[in-house]
Amino acid sequence: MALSNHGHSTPLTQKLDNIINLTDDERSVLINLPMQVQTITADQDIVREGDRPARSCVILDGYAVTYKTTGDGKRQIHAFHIRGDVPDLQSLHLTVLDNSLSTITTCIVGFIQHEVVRDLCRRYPRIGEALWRETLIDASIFREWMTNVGRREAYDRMSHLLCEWMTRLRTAGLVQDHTCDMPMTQQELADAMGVTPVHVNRVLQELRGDGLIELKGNKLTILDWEQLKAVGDFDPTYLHLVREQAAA
Amino acid sequence: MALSNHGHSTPLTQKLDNIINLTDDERSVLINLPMQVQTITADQDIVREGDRPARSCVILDGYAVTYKTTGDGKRQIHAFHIRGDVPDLQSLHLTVLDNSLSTITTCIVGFIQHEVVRDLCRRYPRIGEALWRETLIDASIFREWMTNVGRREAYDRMSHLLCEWMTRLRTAGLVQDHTCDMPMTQQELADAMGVTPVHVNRVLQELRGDGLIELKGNKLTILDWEQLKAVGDFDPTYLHLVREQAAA
DNA sequence: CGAAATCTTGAGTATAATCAAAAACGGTGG
DNA sequence: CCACCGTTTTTGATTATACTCAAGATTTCG
Repeated sequence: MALSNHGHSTPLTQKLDNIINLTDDERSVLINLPMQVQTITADQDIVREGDRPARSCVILDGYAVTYKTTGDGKRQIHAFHIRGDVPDLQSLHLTVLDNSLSTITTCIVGFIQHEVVRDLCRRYPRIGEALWRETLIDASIFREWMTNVGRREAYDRMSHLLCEWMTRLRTAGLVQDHTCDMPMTQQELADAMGVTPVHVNRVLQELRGDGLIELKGNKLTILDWEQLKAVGDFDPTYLHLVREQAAA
Repeated sequence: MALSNHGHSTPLTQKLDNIINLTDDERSVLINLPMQVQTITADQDIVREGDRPARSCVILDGYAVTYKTTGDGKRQIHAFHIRGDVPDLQSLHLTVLDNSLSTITTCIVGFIQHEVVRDLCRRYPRIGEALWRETLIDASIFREWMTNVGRREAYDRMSHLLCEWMTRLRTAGLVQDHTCDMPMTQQELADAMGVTPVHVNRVLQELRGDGLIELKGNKLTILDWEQLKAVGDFDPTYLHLVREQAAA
């Protein structure tokens, strides 16, 4: 009774709670996890390809991307990260980072030592499994993105990306009236889709013209979800949402 | 002394041994893992998108692919699998499969119940970590493929794919004199690269014409590794090979 | 208010797709 | 061993999606 943490939560407990319904004990441990919190301004690398970090980070607030740069300077974004994500959890078991992680807005980031995470996994196997599961979902999303980039043309590809974005934000409770944040620039969208920013612009114009979306400032509104979903060939199975999360 | 398994090995122990240097005890458990072995002819699905399998499989011999099909029937291959791979290990923690797994040659496949794997991870945490690590490497390769498909033109993209293929086969001891198996058809290469088979053919012609590769029957020979590596912008870091494996 | 970044538009070009058909290959059975 | 059939590879001609280059409009932010 003494240490009940009902009502307390962090972006991380929220996320894991969705998966495994944390016990009070587990929740308590997670909330009290030793963590170095830091605010990082927009467009700053948090870790870089080639680093050998001894800690992973949780995005507590803001938006971030993981990406890779090719020899001739082109950039591929692999994922957009939101509150609750642990974008470099992989470094727990892979010594060298093979991608970079960068903020796209001001972020509040929590760093946790790998030793602490390893200890957590040992003492609380359910949390360990949930974390493994998280990395497997990341991999699943990579497969879907690969499919999107390799096998859908730009208009459909963008529709798919927007459906996924809205779905993930909804899961995190960040959607109101079919409207959510859209912090990425057209250059960043281009780097995620494997096209040029000019082409992103044209595709967005078209989506607007067709009455599927509204996009101004940093706010996205989906006007015709069913149509956008159909065009983007979007099936959220690959996000492996649990239960009620899956509901639109 | 009684149960020493020195010298005994399976594709799976070989792979894990590369990562964590198995103890006799661990090796013995892995060799005696209850496993249902089955031979499957070429071009057969082993598991399909949407399945909820209660077991994972190890490729004991032959070559396989994981892939996804879009709404309008296009196919994206996410990975080519070789002896020792566990292509659907993810299903251990994700109930619904979000991709399919198919043979491309006759394969010998071993099926292991998830319950057995979970028990293994609990009793032998080092093996558990090694398996998690394997799935993280898969994810790393997905990121690289996404980059390859999204940000490199077909000629470079094919070079990269061939470099990776040769490197992975070398790690598994399947390369002799810069020559290895190349079991995939041009259609399959196309589905992996996100282009048409016609274009794959033209790119291969060009690579042959430039003296970089030889490709006939189902055998690939790399004639100019340095050049192919340069063209493909290939850096094997993302494969996370250990020690001497990394050597060409 | 002004500079920098981002977004938008246009014109010309290139990489890769599509369509179609022929050649080569690989396995099978007579 | 060779003929045959289906698959795979190859080649050609045309088209389309997306890129490049460039400049102008708009937004953002100090």
